[in-house]
Amino acid sequence: MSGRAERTRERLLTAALELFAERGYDATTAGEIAARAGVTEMTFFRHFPSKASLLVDDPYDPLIGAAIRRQPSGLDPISRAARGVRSAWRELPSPAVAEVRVRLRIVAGTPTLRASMASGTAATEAVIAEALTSGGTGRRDAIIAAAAVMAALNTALLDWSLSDSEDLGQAIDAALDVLEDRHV
Amino acid sequence: MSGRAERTRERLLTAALELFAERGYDATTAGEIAARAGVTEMTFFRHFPSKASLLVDDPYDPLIGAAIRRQPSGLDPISRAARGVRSAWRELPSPAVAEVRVRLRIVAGTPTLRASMASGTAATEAVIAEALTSGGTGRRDAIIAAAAVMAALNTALLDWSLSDSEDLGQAIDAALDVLEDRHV
DNA sequence: TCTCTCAATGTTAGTGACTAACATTTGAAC
DNA sequence: GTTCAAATGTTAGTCACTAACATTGAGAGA
Repeated sequence: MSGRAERTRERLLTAALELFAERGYDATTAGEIAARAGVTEMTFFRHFPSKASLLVDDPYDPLIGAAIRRQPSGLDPISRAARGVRSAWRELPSPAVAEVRVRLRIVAGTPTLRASMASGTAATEAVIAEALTSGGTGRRDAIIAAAAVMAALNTALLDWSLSDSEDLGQAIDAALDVLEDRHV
Repeated sequence: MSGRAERTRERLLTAALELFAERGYDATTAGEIAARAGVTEMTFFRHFPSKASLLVDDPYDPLIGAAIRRQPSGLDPISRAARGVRSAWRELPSPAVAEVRVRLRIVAGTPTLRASMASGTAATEAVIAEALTSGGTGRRDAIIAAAAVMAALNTALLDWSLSDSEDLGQAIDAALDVLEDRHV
């Protein structure tokens, strides 16, 4: 359980964030990141499956799944998913929120990364859909509700990351209200 | 206005669809497509900005935008967008529907293409959001509603492309009902 | 302290999607 | 038939990512 790999991973990550801040994501090559971390390009790809994965990865899938399962089963799938997502994000400690913001700002400003983000949420969608079906929703409706809620959430997150005044909870609530509270 | 370029484009497209059917999308290179079309790889990229663009492109954005603008402005954004999308797809002639199905089947079975599809809908989302704001919806809510509706639509389209029994209108209606008619 | 061993890294070589700069051909108007 | 521009070819490159094999390093036991 040597911490060597872990330290290398850390160095790669900070080197990448530095370089992204200096020249931007697209103008930074995987080789340059590796070089700054004192390592080979190969080693980079052994720690990260792709360049995009440095910025887009959701470590919070289990949180969201559990939170959705906690919602009353009488609700429609959109509401269950939306409320679960709301409560899951509220549990996040603020340093984690700050870190998410740093990454999302880069993502928001890089079209290629926005694409990666959309595709990277497939796993989260599956988790949401699974949580919904375990609550009695049909599989088809569950998948659709999951996709819609994730799309709304991602849009809200990107928007929030760029506007520095607002807090995260508000942004998520506003986005999911568009799906949930639709009268007028 | 020579039709030469147009013919080359056609040849590239049919060559690509043949090769995708034979060996699959990932196992087909841009060079092979070009070769079968009797052309250079360079020429391929002059006609298509990417390999994925052979399959994922929405020529129906204007249709959708217009259909949304036609919806009564008293409705909430989700309903306006959803009903617009419903009516736009109904206008599509059946040969076009059949062609869409062929392409979507390939997309559905290729993870990399599913990702491209998600990102390729950014333009359509913008069109929907624009149509919504022109109907009085705030820009932020419009973007979120557009993202949610497109996510639901894409999910429905991919699912439909694989299930050969159902017709397209039903699939879209079922998907958008999850967003619109949420009581139980 | 020495060795042994396996994980972590390095090396080399390649594929494939794109891009840029410049040369060549083709088609159609005149 | 000449001309001019669009369409294509040529060449050369970048960069993300992968595979196969060699090498190093750090910790466990003798």
